[in-house]
Amino acid sequence: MRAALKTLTQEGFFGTTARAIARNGKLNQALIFYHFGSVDRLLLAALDATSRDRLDRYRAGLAEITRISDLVEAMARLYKEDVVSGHITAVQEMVAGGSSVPALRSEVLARMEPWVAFAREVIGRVTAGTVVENLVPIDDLAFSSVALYFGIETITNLGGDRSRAETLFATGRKFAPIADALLQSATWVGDTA
Amino acid sequence: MRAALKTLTQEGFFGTTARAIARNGKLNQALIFYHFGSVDRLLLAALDATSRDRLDRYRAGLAEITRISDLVEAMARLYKEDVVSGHITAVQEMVAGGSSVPALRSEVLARMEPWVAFAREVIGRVTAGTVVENLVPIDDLAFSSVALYFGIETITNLGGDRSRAETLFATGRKFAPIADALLQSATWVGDTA
Amino acid sequence: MRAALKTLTQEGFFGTTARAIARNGKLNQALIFYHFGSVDRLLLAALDATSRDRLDRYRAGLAEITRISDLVEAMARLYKEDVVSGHITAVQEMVAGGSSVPALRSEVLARMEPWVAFAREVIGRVTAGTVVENLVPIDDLAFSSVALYFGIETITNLGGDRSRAETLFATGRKFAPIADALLQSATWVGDTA
Amino acid sequence: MRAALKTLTQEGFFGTTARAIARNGKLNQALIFYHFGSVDRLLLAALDATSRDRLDRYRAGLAEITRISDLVEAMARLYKEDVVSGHITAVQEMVAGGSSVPALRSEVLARMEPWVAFAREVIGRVTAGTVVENLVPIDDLAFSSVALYFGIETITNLGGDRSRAETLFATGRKFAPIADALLQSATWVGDTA
DNA sequence: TATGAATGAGTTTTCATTCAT
DNA sequence: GATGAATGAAAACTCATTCAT
Repeated sequence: MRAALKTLTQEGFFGTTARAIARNGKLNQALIFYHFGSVDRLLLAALDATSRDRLDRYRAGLAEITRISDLVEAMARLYKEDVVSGHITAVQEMVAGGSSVPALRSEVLARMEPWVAFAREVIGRVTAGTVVENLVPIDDLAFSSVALYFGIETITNLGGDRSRAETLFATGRKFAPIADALLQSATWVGDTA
Repeated sequence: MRAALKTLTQEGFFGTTARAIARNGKLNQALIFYHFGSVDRLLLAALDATSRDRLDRYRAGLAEITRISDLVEAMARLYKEDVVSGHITAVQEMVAGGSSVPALRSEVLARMEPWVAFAREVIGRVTAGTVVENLVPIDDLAFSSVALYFGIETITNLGGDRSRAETLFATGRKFAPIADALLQSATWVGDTA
Repeated sequence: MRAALKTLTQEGFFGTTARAIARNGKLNQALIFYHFGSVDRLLLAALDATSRDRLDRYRAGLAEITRISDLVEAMARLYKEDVVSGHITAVQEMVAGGSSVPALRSEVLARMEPWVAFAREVIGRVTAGTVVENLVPIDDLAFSSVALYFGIETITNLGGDRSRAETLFATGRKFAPIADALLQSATWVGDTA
Repeated sequence: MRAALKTLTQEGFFGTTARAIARNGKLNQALIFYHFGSVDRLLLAALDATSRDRLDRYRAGLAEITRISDLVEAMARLYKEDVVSGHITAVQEMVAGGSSVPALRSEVLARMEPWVAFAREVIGRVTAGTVVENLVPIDDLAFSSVALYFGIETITNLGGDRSRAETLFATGRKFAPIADALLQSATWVGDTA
């Protein structure tokens, strides 16, 4: 599975063939089929494992957070981890690549749902007690957050240039205090709405 | 090119082989190579054409718009066109699929840039004269918009279920007037920040 | 198809792989799939062609025959043709080999039925006007003849020794006149039965 | 060996791989090689055992028989046993499948010879003291009987339809008394010929 | 322009068999 | 005796691409 993830980041979804994985992990092609039955199942297992793993980290990293400014800080830290570990590229390859193989779509989708649920939980916590909570459908926000995240990663991956993502975090850092202030001045929104 | 786009929506990027395209368009495989040199170049040409075509429509549809509520209406209309024409699935397949083939990445990225530029233009126009114009980096907004759009399409394509996207437009419609009001009351942000 | 039949006789059903056929016919492996879609379909097409071909020869060779002694002579001649052409080994390999691949069974069976029908026709002609005609179910005789033929070929193929089959023709030659006499003395059987 | 025979009947000769046998018998693949050295040797051992076993039953069942009508009855009973036990399908798969693997041919042939010898013995007993004994080569009859038996089984296996074989037994039952009468009226053949 | 046939390199997958434990 | 993991060779099949016509 480690070899599969590595190949995914190095060669792209398309280049992640049984042969390439075997070469990368210095193991026998047939082993993939012995243990996983097919390349697809290996890839899904790898996605499963890495996704679960990262979700745990995210859960831990965002456990206590209730303010947007803290959220941005923590996310930036976790995102850097994702980048360094290569996890993010592998996942992006699986999601984008998997979306172009009809047979993989539902499996990949199922592995994204925990992230949407997690986003819902965090957003719920951050907006708890503010007007946003009653006003904006949290489901939409959660879905959009995950979509935005993968959209950014896809474009980032296209250009091989991570600076865009970092600029966004910088902008996020700048506006987080404003957002926090807005969220807390609960009455103001009531006036306008 | 029409056959290529159709195959892209029907079989996914991975299933869009020379044979599949030829079958779909009832033409000879070799013609693809005669006219385009390679499958990849046909795919890029198709993306090019459809992308240019749609960009023209979007430009026309959003030409006069300066308010977010109008923007949401117009976008919903254009999005529906994209869905009906199948354009959107084909493009999503090309972007997601192409992002997993290293050799295609830069070409695909180049075809996305006009959209980011267009988003910048529209956002610039809508926020012109408001505080947002000076406060928020429009580049980031434009990039994020396009990323969000493709992210949503990717997840939509995974589930084969367009309802999420429609829910989002509904939510957008609900909040557009609030956003417009906020943008116009240029003074308050200064107060709060 | 010629290469397939040749490989079938030389290597056995099991050894008749795409590679072996290609080697034998000095052609590219992929051609098999280009023209026939799969090895199985090539094999069935070859069986089809050779079977149709031989059935024509048998039909011509046994067209006028009404006596068992003539039948034995003609059959011996046709059998020798089968042996020399290699047709018989190829067919035996297909029938025996095909019977051990569930997916091929019904296809192979369908290609044997014309032979049973043909046997029925010949036996009907030879026994026409004799007591046998009314007494023995011709279907059973026809089925048994074909079964016997393939059974003999299977065992012959096991030993690689054709002498058994030839001994049987010799014995057949010896008893054919007796059988003819019996068939014509229609009354005698009536006495005994 | 039991697992091997079961797999043979369920999956066909071609589908009887080490893995399939192991799965079927809920045992480890490697055990096949530990105990038998190779899949082929296991298959031959299984054929050996079941063949010996059935030959004993046939010997016992046909021990006292001297008349064709009794023979048909006894054979019908034994055949039904073969069918119920699955033995017959397994053996047919081995003979037909084995005949398409050059390396197995002689081994399979060797395991068929006891049956030819047994047929010779029974036919000899049944025709003892009649003209047939001196007139017809018993070897040919014995060989043909076994060949017919396997031929019928092969076609039966192709269609998955045992009714043909049963019809044949019914016909056999009908004609057995006539055959017995013919055999006993030893004089007539001389008269006619 | 268009076509049918060909090709070579590649793919996933399966197989019998081995090996260390 | 038994097991899980490993291996190399070979299977069927697909692909983009070329070529002669």
